[in-house]
Amino acid sequence: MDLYAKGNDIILHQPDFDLDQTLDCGQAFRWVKTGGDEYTGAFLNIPLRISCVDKTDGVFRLYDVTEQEFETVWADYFDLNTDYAELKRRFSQDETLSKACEYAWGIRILKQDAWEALSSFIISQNNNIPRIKGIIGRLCDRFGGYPTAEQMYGQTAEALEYLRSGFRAKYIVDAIEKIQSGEIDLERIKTLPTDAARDELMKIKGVGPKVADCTLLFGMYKVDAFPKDVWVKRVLERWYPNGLPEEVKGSEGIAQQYLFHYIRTGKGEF
DNA sequence: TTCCAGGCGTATC
DNA sequence: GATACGCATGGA
Repeated sequence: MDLYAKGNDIILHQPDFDLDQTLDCGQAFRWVKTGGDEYTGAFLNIPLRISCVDKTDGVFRLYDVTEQEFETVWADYFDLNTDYAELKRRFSQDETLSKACEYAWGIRILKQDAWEALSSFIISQNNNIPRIKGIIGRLCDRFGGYPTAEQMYGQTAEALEYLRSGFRAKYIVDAIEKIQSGEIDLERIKTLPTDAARDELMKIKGVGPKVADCTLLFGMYKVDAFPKDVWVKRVLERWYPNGLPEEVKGSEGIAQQYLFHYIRTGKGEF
């Protein structure tokens, strides 16, 4: 990763990064495409506009970002200190993963806020990506940005009807209440080993293995968590009936992203 | 109209 | 522990 400041912007060189593949692949739901190869979104309440200015070499422009903000916020959020080229080399020892990594070459894991990941993936269950974005968009409109659990204290399922999130509203409320009471402490859960952290998250109503693993992977950077949604289950049935290959050990979640994108949008190979 | 979507709670065996 | 079913909503 190399970068330099240009005016008020940061210019970043990162070949293993594609905006469409990373920001519109179903791991985060509030990045909006605002130009040909430009997205606008936020981490917590810190906004960002980012565009790809050279697709061939992988050059990006982050608008109105200081070097300090880049180092303390965006380098971490976009997981820029992880060597994805090395990960892809490792995964590509496996034939199917090799194709998935070639197809979805520009995916990176976004290190999101734990509460946003938890609540977003509660909303995601038995739902489709356009509608998930709609529900989260209405939530952010109401609060002027993604609300913290604290900001949502006191919300009832009835009060959340404007979201049109259906049966999931009561699950969001249960998560808020357990955080409010201290029964669930996301900062503490982050420090636990993956299995223990998953058990804690699953104490929340509406949080099963899949939602818990998405929270662990995208909201707590537990890259050994491997969320199994309907698409990934198809991948496992089709290519890995006897389990995942040795090459992904310890980084199952990152491998999962390549496979998820490959099966969900690749279609042709399936 | 029916089917499906980054699943899970509940009932039942 | 496994399996069947209902669940809100809206796009295809």
